[in-house]
Amino acid sequence: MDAGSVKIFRALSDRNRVRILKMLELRPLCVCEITSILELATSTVSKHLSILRDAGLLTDSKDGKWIYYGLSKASGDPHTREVLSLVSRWFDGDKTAKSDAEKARTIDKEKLCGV
Amino acid sequence: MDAGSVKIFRALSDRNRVRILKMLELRPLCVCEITSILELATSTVSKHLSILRDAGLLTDSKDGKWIYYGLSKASGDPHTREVLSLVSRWFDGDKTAKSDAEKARTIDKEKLCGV
DNA sequence: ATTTCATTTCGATATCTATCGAAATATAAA
DNA sequence: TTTATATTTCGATAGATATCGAAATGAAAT
Repeated sequence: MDAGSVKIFRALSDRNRVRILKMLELRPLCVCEITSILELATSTVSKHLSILRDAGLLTDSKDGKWIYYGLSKASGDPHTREVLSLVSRWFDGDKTAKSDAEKARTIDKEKLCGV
Repeated sequence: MDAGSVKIFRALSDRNRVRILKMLELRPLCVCEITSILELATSTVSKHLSILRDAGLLTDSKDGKWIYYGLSKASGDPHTREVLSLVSRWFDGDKTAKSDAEKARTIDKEKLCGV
């Protein structure tokens, strides 16, 4: 049984991880932004991100002090692309997802990350 | 965040539950058949089935002494239909799934269930 | 009615997971 | 080279989960 595919379902089996995927549809976000939106401990968010990345759903890219996480949109893996599309559609219009996206749009990164 | 949709992912996050979904593509099976294929305790299989049913992926129908579980194919719920199709495709040709299906085909229900 | 057998529920257990705070790491600014 | 800050890793903990065997349930046959 393909462990990688089951791992994708496992990654999606937590509400907060789905929230992360949905908010990253807007744009890539750094850990501190995601943390401020989810209102969880930074270490907890970091763990969620590593699970999503390990499942192949996220990519990370360093930019100075920050690490930006983004959806593996351009991924060559069809399973990844299909499940990202599915999550996007299934949770389209979701109350929490909308509120998270609104927070992401209006984040004051200067204040938040002290840039 | 839609709890029902996350529950579907949760249900799919266990290898043995995916095996159950795949073997039910052949035909509905009773608990003792599924148990003999998975080689797990009956109580364990019963629990897996209840999780899949609770997620809306399975239906059960009584037939005398037996309870047959089948895929919620004709389900009106689009999420259910979509994810069942996805599982079918993603694990098509999977070694374990093929072996399970072969077992299901050749089960001697007379001997197994003492009919 | 009693027995038989398929299934579920219950109780126990070992493992896994989500979470936190603290410590470690890494990078940028002073 | 300190200092500050973003992120990860570590250690701990409470709660969830997969598993089993035993007991309970329910339906069919004797």
